[in-house]
Amino acid sequence: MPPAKRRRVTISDVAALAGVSKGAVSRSFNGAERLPASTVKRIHDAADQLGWRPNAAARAIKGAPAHTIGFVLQRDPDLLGLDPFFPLFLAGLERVLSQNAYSITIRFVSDATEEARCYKDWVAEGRVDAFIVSDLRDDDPRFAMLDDLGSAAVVIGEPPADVHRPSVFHTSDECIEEVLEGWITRGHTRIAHVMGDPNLQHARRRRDVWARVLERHGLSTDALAVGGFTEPGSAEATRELLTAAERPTAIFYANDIMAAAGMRVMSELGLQTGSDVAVFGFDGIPLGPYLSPPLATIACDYIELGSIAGQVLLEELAGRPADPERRTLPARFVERASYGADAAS
Amino acid sequence: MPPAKRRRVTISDVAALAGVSKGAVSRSFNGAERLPASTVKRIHDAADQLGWRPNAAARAIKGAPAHTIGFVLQRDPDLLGLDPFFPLFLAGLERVLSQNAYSITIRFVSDATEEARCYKDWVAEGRVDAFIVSDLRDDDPRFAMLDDLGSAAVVIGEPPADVHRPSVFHTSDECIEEVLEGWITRGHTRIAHVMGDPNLQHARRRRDVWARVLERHGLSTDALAVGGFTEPGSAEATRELLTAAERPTAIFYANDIMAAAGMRVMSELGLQTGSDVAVFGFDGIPLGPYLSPPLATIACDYIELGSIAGQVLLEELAGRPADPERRTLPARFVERASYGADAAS
DNA sequence: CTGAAAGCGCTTACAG
DNA sequence: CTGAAAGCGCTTACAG
Repeated sequence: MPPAKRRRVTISDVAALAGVSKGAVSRSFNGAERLPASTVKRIHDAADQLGWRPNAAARAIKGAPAHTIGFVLQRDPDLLGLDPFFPLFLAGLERVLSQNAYSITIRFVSDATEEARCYKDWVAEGRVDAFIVSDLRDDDPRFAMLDDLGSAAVVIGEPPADVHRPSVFHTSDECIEEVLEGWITRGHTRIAHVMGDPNLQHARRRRDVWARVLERHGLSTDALAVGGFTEPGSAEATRELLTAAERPTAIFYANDIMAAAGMRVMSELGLQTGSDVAVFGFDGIPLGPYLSPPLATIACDYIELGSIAGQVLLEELAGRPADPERRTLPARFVERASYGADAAS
Repeated sequence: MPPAKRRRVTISDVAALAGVSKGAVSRSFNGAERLPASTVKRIHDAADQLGWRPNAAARAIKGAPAHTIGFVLQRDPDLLGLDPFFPLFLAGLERVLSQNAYSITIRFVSDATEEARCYKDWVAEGRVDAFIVSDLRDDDPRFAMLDDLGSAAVVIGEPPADVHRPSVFHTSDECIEEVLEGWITRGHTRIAHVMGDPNLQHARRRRDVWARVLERHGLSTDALAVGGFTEPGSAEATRELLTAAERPTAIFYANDIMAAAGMRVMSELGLQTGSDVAVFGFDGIPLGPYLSPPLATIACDYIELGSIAGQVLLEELAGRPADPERRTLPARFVERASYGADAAS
């Protein structure tokens, strides 16, 4: 058992020890007013000696910001196990925010109702100053909700054109296009796509880019399967694609995890990834280079994404309008053996 | 830009609308006192109508709990990308806590100094009621710190014998022993171990179990390499082991990610995982069954671990001493092709 | 059963 | 430059 809680040290104790008023102590901790350096030092010494810091709750009650950012995720917990986005983004975000004395509070919810309640409660209770809005959906209800609540937020992903909220996202369309074109140049004519969760905006977007490139070259877009961002889903989708009458010779997977699961199916079917079936994924998981064969991928920098999101949020909370409103990061292609032989070879 | 913030709705507004005193509103939201059901309903209707909820800061200022749990992680952000523990544990923990109106606040720190400051600050500022202590280290300074702070906590991992704090952890010693014995039964005599970060308690523990089993059977424990829980580290360690004079025929990796990286090296060296070199890992990452060959592993249930940690914490905060003080979860072996042919075959 | 009042630990105009 | 005082939004003994 921990020792019993001692009496709380308050600003009065510090003021008494330093021989000044509570006001002076408060001011010395809030920097705005000018105090003689010697007084500030005396106060801070007293505070350190007593282990005192301004109580966060007492501070926030004056209407001051809670210095906390809310991050509500509507995700199947089981899908979190290998998703590189969440932990890396969080680490990048947290790093920037904590340097500015902001904390992050996280909630996992299971549906949109719970999600809405969480947003409302946190605002009403004054727990958070702003939200992280990620995993954009079709007709996403969160934008209207944020407007209703009058709450600040940064959007991770590309918001609809009529939404004017600061946002940060990777641009990958061109990169995906080039990589698919590369396959076409090398003679691939049946190029499949295993897509992610159709409810998510970025999953649909990757599919659209894929379809656009194929159509531009007069190729069929029949070979589309839904993997839903899960390993079993992708394995099934891959099996379906590879046992169909017209087997694709190349597959673009909406993420690396699905690509890895797909590659396993290929080896089960006696197909060589990279030669019989070319493959690339998306995300750039650290394990990619260690798969057999190493997995080509469109790599994103999720730590950087989180860190930019943090900066944008701090600017917004400081009252400076985000400029530009939409900030982008380039995804980049990492060519590895699974992409297939180079045109030169 | 979000619309300007409206005037805050306070308990007085709700009291006025419901035609009662502030005290009545407060009591109706804190359940303790008995109010006529009709009054409670009238108050709650008024609150809903105004979108009011008790302000968290104002509540906490009375010395009431912050209803927040602190989770401080000292980790290299880059290592978070594929670590299954963190996101799954967090999801399990959060689920239990949020059902009891607790939030989690997370901080990533880069060294022990920053860590210590974070613990002290959060307690002094009254931001958290308790901590999650994970990734136990040698002579871990956090136990003394928590005692000093008089703070509640739940330990994830097995604490030193003299530490009396509620804890939750997987027991895997027996499981690892049996699986290693299985290899010995099948005739393996050179069994290597690629260990994790030597500063972490569980990494050393896995190594010790491995060494104990080998010694018990009079086998050499020379084939030990340090992978540090990273893919490149493990690749290098594996290469070293497999190109040594006496090549091991089996390798136990301290986690699945390192095993996957090691398997890649095997294929580069022209060795067949499962026949030339048998392998198993630790964690049970979802991708395991999709590696080539599928990866045998000692699987842990990190969602469940988080959820039990949450329950233990809630009990502790409710003043009920944890019973038992140390709660365990069995890790279990998942046999897959990388483990090698079955004795029967 | 319920209201009026004091007080939680801070911050911040307002005097001096 | 600095102190005394009011007040933030709530909770909680204390009266009635």
